Amino acid sequence: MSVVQSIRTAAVAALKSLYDQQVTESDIAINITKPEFEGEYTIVVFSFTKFSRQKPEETAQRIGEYLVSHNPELIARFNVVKGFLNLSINDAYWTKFLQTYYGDVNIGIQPANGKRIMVEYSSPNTNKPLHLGHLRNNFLGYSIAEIMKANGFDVVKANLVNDRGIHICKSMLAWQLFAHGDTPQSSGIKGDHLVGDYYVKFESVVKEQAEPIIDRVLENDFADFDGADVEKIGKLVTALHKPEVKEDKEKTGKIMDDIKEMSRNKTEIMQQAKIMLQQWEAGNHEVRELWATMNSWVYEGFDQTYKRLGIDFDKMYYESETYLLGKDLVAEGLEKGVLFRKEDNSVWIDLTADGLDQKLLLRGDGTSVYMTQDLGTARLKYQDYHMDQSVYVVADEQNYHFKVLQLILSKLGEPSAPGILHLSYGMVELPHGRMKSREGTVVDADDMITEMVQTAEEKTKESGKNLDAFSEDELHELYDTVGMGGLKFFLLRVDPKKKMIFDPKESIDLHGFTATFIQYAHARIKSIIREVGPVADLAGFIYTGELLPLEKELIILNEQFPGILAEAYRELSPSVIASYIFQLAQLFNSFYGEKVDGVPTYSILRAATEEKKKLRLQIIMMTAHTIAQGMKLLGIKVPERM
RNA sequence: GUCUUGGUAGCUCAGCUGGAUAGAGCAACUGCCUUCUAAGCAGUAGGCCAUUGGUUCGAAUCCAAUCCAGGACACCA
Repeated sequence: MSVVQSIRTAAVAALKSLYDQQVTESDIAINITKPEFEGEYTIVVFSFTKFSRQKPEETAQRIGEYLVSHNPELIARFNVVKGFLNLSINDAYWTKFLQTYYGDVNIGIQPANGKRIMVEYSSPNTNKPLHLGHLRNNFLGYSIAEIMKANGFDVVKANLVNDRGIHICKSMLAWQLFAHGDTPQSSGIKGDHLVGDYYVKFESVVKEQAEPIIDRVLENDFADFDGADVEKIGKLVTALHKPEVKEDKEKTGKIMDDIKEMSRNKTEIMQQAKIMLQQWEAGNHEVRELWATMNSWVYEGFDQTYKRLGIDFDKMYYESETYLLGKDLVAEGLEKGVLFRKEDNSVWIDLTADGLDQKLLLRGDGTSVYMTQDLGTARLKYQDYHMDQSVYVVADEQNYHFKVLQLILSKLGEPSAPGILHLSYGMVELPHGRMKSREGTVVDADDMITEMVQTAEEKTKESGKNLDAFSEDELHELYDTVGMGGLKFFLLRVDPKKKMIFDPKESIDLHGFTATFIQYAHARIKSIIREVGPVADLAGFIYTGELLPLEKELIILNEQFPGILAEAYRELSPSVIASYIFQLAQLFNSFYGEKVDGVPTYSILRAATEEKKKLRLQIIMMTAHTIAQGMKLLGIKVPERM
């Protein structure tokens, strides 16, 4: 039981006994005592004055006296400032805690709770390589899955690969037209990048081909369009010439975007891509063959990147295998009367009663849309794993989609519905704004990784450390640990819910609130432990003297780790752990560096007594374990030395 | 237009189930390597917590309105 929990229990008993009040534990506000006051934890008693019918000071005094006399093993002293009851925990409590846990490398890990959670993350498209945005998704998904495991859940990490659709056909077509048979092997280009290059090529051809069409449109020549499109594009052009639109740059831009989009759709190459998609859906052998080949290139590339990122999956889903699944659900929904069919044969669900719109589930031609696929996949996942919760790590631009997904699933009576949880995270932006592929500002994931590891190498060499003791392999591992750690920490240290600014200059920094800082603290501890060597009787040792301030603070902070772990799960936020571990590393560094008149206060090797040496060893060992454990939950390695 | 998220130091972010004088890191400025790794430590400076009102013994935190910024509201995924 945690200290805070023990205090709560004791306080509830005190209130019952003193005032005959049954207060729930969660109603007791316990804070960490401000450094300027004596004590470690503080009970805020203002709210108790309602039933104590005494001044806050008197109330606090009475509770304090009760707590000390009834819980002497826990609380040694107290002092009262206004309505704040500051408690000093017994040093013996801390040293006992230390003795129990200092050697526990699984500190904070909870036993299995019998619940299963699926975490779907990464979910890439196979038409281009991963970029910075995917990195946040991947790190977040991996970390949250690890955090859930540590909290006792049985976690299934899933990856739903978007391996079919018009975007894939674009890459395929451009490859057919322009690649002259190039392969990753022949070109020496990583598979996902090669395919991505042809996607870019496709887009540039579209742009080229669309220009004359747009020119004609702007001269009121709509010969490129047919059917209802003629009227639609005509309206857009008319709107463009309205005086109130002419003055409004934003409106003009929007209309021009629509015109461009329609024109792009009429280009020859786009038409070809659409034909290819139809051929794919019809199972055309040649198209399927090409598709399989190019996807295999991409997977090879992704596998390499995933490996470097250190992330993994228990289950792969492929959209090519799941995109038809939702249709059964739609049929059942029609039968149940939850869905309805319109004149054009399209199928809809009416969510207006829930404050939302009508939502399309099947097109008039019977083909499914994004939502239909997700409905089907949700059922499939549930059939496969019967999980209690199904988490989707997806950017916040899809908040509406997941709200609707869950609502429809529950209206269809799907057992998976209550467990749907959208872990919505903010987009990654650059200092100048959002990444835009059209403007070429997308930061490539592989480039990013390479740059971080390179920076780690440069900084290590610049540091002037003696690297002779490291083998070549060890050095490379260190660069990787520091570089990748830096990247992961930078993306995980901010609250996932919030959008974040990614400043490349800041991201390669190795000082301050960074993984490197924490890794360094860990390496320092390990270095001391190596230096000291084995110590007799450490396991059975309990320090009985008085604790110095930073000795005590370190134990206290370590003791909070399980609570932090639970909070990280509750908030679905690895950043909680990142902040905590940083704070712990900071505190250790102060402990390590404090000197009075040039003499280190907390020296381990040269501790004044053997008892102090053992105490401090226990403290730093526990600290190293907590740091390593916390970093592991973020997917970050810690070095033994650096 | 409707819904939604955010606005805290020059910059990037904590703090938000209401509690004591609002915290880190970066950047700036001072000091500290003959003693366990200076990728470090100690310190200085930097704030009308977007604005206005309300609830309360007490508000950065809760409520309302306003301003500013992002996102969503597709027979795209």
